[in-house]
Amino acid sequence: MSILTEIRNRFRPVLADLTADVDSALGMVLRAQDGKFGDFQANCAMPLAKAHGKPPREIAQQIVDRVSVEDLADKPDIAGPGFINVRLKDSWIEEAATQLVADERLGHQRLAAKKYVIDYSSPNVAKPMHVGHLRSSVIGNALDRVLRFVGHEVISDNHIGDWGTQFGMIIFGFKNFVDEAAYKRQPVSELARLYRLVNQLCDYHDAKVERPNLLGKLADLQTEISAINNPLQQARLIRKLKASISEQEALLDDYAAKIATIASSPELSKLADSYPDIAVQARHETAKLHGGDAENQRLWNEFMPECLQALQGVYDKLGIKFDKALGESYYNPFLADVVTKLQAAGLATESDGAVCVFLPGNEAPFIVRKKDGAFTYATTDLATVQYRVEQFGTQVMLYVVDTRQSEHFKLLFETAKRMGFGDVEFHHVNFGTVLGNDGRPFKTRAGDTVGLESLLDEAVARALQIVSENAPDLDDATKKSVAEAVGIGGIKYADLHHNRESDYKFDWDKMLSMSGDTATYIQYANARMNGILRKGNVDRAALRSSGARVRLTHASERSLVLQLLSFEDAVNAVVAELKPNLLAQYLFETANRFTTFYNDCQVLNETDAAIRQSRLLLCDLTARTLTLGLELLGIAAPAQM
RNA sequence: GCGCCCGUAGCUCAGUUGGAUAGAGCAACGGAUUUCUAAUCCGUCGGUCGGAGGUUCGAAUCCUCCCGGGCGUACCA
Repeated sequence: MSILTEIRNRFRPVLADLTADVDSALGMVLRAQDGKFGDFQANCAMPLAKAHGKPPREIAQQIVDRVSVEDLADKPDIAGPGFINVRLKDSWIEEAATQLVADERLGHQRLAAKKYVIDYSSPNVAKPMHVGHLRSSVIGNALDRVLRFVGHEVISDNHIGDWGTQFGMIIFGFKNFVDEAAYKRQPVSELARLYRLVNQLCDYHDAKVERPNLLGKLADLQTEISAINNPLQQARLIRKLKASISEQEALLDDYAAKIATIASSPELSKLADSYPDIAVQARHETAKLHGGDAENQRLWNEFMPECLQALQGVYDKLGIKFDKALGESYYNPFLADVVTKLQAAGLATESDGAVCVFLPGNEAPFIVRKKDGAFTYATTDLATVQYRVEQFGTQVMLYVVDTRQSEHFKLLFETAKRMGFGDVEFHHVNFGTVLGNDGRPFKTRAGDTVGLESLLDEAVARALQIVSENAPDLDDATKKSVAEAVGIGGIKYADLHHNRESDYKFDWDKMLSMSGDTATYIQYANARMNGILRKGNVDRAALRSSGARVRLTHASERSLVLQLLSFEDAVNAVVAELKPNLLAQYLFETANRFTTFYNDCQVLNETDAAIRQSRLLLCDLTARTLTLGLELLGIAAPAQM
């Protein structure tokens, strides 16, 4: 049990006498923010005082008089307006830490198991993975590992995009533009090229059609703005119009660029002229595929293994494994039924030729069948929910997906609940957009985005260089595996230590940086501890069962031990919030406190045998905490580096 | 138009869901190594938490308005 829980349990009976809402009062019992306020603080006296119409310090005094903590802490102090500060007794910390040594799970008690499906990564097979795909994979995998560790039954599912409009583009491209030799050599990159090409041509025609409309809209706005005859009064309106104009102009630039790209290349212009209705034709190929057309099915079956294998290469490098990879195509047989069911239940109605679910309070409909008869990802997602509940008995469903799709998930969850899945707990585990160095969202369609695989390779190469400089004595195989741990771990950590909800500025150098708040820092601390244990010829299992006790003789030992004792809180916080950065922060702080301890306290050179044993225990315990913690984030922890 | 999100140190970001003097990393500057790994440690500098009101014992956090930015918004996923 964590110390925090223990402390709260002590306060519980006392607070129960003062309020009906004990839990919220207990929520104000926290780790102290600052060492000078002790180890824990209870901030509940102030709000309780108001309810009782008494001075806060009087209520605080009442709590302090009644709370029973003599065995584990000094008599609590009252400070400021009524803060209650608790300082733990060293003897109690020593005992708690000694018990921790014997615990395989480092103090974490399993939670009541629930059945989870966690849906993450979900790349589109038509496009090669790029850095934008990293967040879902890395955050999702960390949550996957943490949920399993705390005791849940987890099925990880890679919901691959293998059935959408892009596939029609590939098929169309393949039928019309394929370079057979290139396809034989490198099937996946040829398919990617075809996708980009078709997409580019579609955009071109689209831009040409839309441009006049846009120009018209711009002219209207200009007229509107010049018609304003009282600029002072209508300053706000003018600002809005101007914003609107610059927005349209940006779009126009975008179109102009697309048109220019094609126009500047004679070959591309020729292609564009030869296929004026390419978008329609590509969509037609998608429809044929969905409809069971033999040729398109054959192509799909031919392409898929190649595409999946290419993805697998990236997952191998990242150390990510899925239980299932049921792509969109898997649900094709169920889609028609979903729509029928929705219609029968009166949930879906036809509108403008499309079948839609209209949900109160939402302007946009949830479209489950387009007017051309094709189904959408809304349909697929509903079928997926149904499948997961029926096949796996799923109780909690997590979707680790970009925050920009929050509206989709809001509608999905609402519709699913109305369809009869009201008992399922749904969470859109949203994350912020990946931004470029300019602070603008990464463009996925532009050709110049950083490919994920080359990024990973670059990271490992840089790490190898640093490993060779810093640890020339390691043999080559060890250097290589350390470089992988440091390179890949660094990239993952760069992502995981941010709050997932914030936008994320992609910075190559920062991502590959190996000093400061990085995975490398934590890995290095871990390696140093392992180094001590190795150098001292310590049999770690024997050490743990030796009956040696943790003893506090220095402030930095105390600080480290308190941190080790709150591992459970850190892990449970990740589960409660579905935020891996809470664990990343915890590990950095732990490594930090260890390094201070390392600086202040000698271990192997300590002459007092009992203190030496105690410090060895701390090394062992800290190393286990960091290794396990990093593992939960999907980051390797080499024993030496 | 409607909806959602964001604005914290020069830069990148935390901030325990309303708590005490707002914290890290990077960058800059100064120091530490005959001692278990210097991929390290210690210190200094750096803030009108976008602005203005309000709520209360107490606000970066909650409410209102304003400024600035991002995203989504009927048949892409």
